[in-house]
Order: sequence, then structure tokens, then C-alpha cells
Amino acid sequence: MVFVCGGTHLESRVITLVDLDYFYAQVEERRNPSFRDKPVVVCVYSGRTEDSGAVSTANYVAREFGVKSGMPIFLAKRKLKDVDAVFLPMDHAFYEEVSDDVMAILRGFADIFEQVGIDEAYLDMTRRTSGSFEAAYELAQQLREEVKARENLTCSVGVGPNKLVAKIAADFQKPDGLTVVKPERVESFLAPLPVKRLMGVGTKIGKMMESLGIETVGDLARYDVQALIEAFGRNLGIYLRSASLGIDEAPVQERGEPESISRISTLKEDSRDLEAISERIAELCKDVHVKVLERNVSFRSVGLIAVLTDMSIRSRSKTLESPSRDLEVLKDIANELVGRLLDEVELEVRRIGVKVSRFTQQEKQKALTDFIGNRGR
DNA sequence: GTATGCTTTCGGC
DNA sequence: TTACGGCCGAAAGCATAC
Repeated sequence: MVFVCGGTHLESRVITLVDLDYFYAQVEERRNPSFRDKPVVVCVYSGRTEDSGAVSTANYVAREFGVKSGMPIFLAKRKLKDVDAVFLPMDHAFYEEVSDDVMAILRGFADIFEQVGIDEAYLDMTRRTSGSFEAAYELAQQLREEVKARENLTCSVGVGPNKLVAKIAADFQKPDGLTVVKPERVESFLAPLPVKRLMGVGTKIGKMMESLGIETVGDLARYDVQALIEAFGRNLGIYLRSASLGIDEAPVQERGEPESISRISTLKEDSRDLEAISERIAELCKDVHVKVLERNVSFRSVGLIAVLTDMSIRSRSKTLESPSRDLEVLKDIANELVGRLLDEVELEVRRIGVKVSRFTQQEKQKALTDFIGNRGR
């Protein structure tokens, strides 16, 4: 049943979000099934001291003990004191391989496929379901079974008329859940949920809302638009209103290669010593440069990121007159930027990072580029 | 007023 | 309330151009 008006379908889109459950930790469980009934905590160790670093992902057993993503490792250890828990360092390359295998399966279920990060993807299923949410439910179940059978991994899936609803639906039942929200159920589905479930409502905005007496998405939907704009500014105010009603027109769009490449690392100790920082910067530049060459691109922008003693973040960046892929150029500019940053900031530096972006592809026919030069690229 | 470019910060995973 | 990684894209803020 398809209604057409000037070539435009009036009926709803069918959008699915697939979210691999506690991904890194689940992959580690798959690799070593004896971990399955224990708390598993996958960590990023900074190398500064024995336990410095943060928790990347924890399985649900660990979460029962209060372990969460982003938590300092030592605190996770304190919460799991006297418990037979597993702490593991990230094995990013391996997770990437597993992710690629899963994404290849998911892609087969989508008209349009958009991977978001390593463990999430949006699938536009409108065409293959002819707009039917019943058909989407069946496809989603099939997808979950296939990921389980072929990759031995569980995921949580949400289906809705747009990305916003699909995302919140996927969050509704986890892990290993499936939630379908038909268009006519969107408002009643969202209304009782806490506003924090909306993207863009974090601690800061959440606090402001609390003071306005807004606790649920339903409260938000009923709130006067003008008052929202006054409190949160025009852009956010209007976004919040439409989000509360489950309105979102953002298309599912295939993503290309990342638009930036960066490396950041923690210094052995906080410092303002240009020499020590430059040494680390040289290493980071080298890593970034390898990735640039692998992708066969040049960059037109170089950025520097510093995390200071108080954990605040500062960045500086510079646009090149013409694109470059030269390691020396990268290092020189990164050092120039760190010099500038140290001039403008008093605190010591805890972590330092290098980023390149605004890529241009190299021409295959070198003779032609030599002739024309690099203008406009 | 609108579009575009550049830099910096914010926040999700 | 404080501990603390390494990424990424989006948004914000500002300047300039049309």
C-alpha cells in the first residue's frame, strides 16, 4: 500500500538501529567463554601508573557492581574488590575485525546503511518492508538470529519511523532486545521516558530542565515553545520541541571514510616542558602520518589537542595554504601550535594529541597535477 | 540577510 | 564530589564575502 503524491511517499519511513551489546566486553566473552559469568571490564590503560586509565566497556555482570563506561580503573577495581573479575586491555584491532564481520551481515538487511561508530548502525528498511512495521519486526528478528548464529553476538534493536525513535527504542530493552514503535505510537512511547534519553540532553541541560519542572519527554512536549527557546536558545529550543514529539527528518546516509585522523596520549607526568612534549608529539605525528599514507590522502588542516592538569581541554588548529602529506610539515606545525598554546595557557599539560583533517585525494595521473598545480585541491 | 570558511568546544561511544 | 582514555562528528562562535 503505497500512496504517491508528486513522487513523494506520504507513508512513514522504516528505520532500524542495531546496537551490539556491551560490545568490547562481549567480544572478549566470545573469545574466552569462561569469562561469561564473571565481571568483565575492558580498559584503556594510560601507562602513567599501574591502574591509571579508564573503563571503556563493562559487561552486565560488572555493571551490577556499579562499574560504568568512563569510570577510572582504580574505582572499578574498588567496586570489584574481593570479586573474581576480569580486567582486560583494549584490543582495538580485534574488535574492528569482528565489527566488520557483523556490519557486513547488517548491510544485507538494509536499503541504505549507515554505520555509526564501531558497534552501531542505522538501517533504512522502508523499501524492502514496503513501509510495514510488521515486516520490519520479522526482518529485525531474522537479523538478530543471523548475528547470533554467525558471529555468536547479541544486539539490541529498535525500529521506528526515524533515527531518533529507532535509537531510543533500541535503548528501551537491553541487552538482547527488540522494540518496535509504530508511527501512531511514537508520542505515547516517548512521553513517560526521562528527558535524559533524548540526544542532546546531558547533565547540564538535564539540570536546567529539572529546575523548569521538566522530567519526562511528555513534560517537554507540553512545555511552551517560546519558553524553551528563551531557556535554551533558538536552535536547541526548537530541536528539543520536535525531539519530544519524536520528529526527526535526518536521512540514513552511507558514511565514507572518517573526516579526520587523530592520535592522543597521556604524558608520563604533567608538564609544560616544550622539549618533553615535542618528543611525544613526534611519535603521535608519526602514527598519524602512517594512517594518512595508508589512506593515500593529503591534509589541509592540522590540529593540536591538549588535556590540562584540571582535565579541561584546549585545542589549536591551522589551515595549510596547500594540502600536504609530509611528516616534517606535520611535526613543524604541531610544534608551532603547542608553542602557541603554552603561551596562552598557564596550567600543565596532562595529555597531548595531534589531528589532521580536510583531506584531499591524490590524483592518479601525476603529469596532469604537475601541470595544473595544487590549486583548488 | 545568507552563505561559507575557520577555529574551538562539546558530548557520544 | 572526585577519580580519568582515545577516538570521532556535530555544534557553536566568530569573521568575511556576496
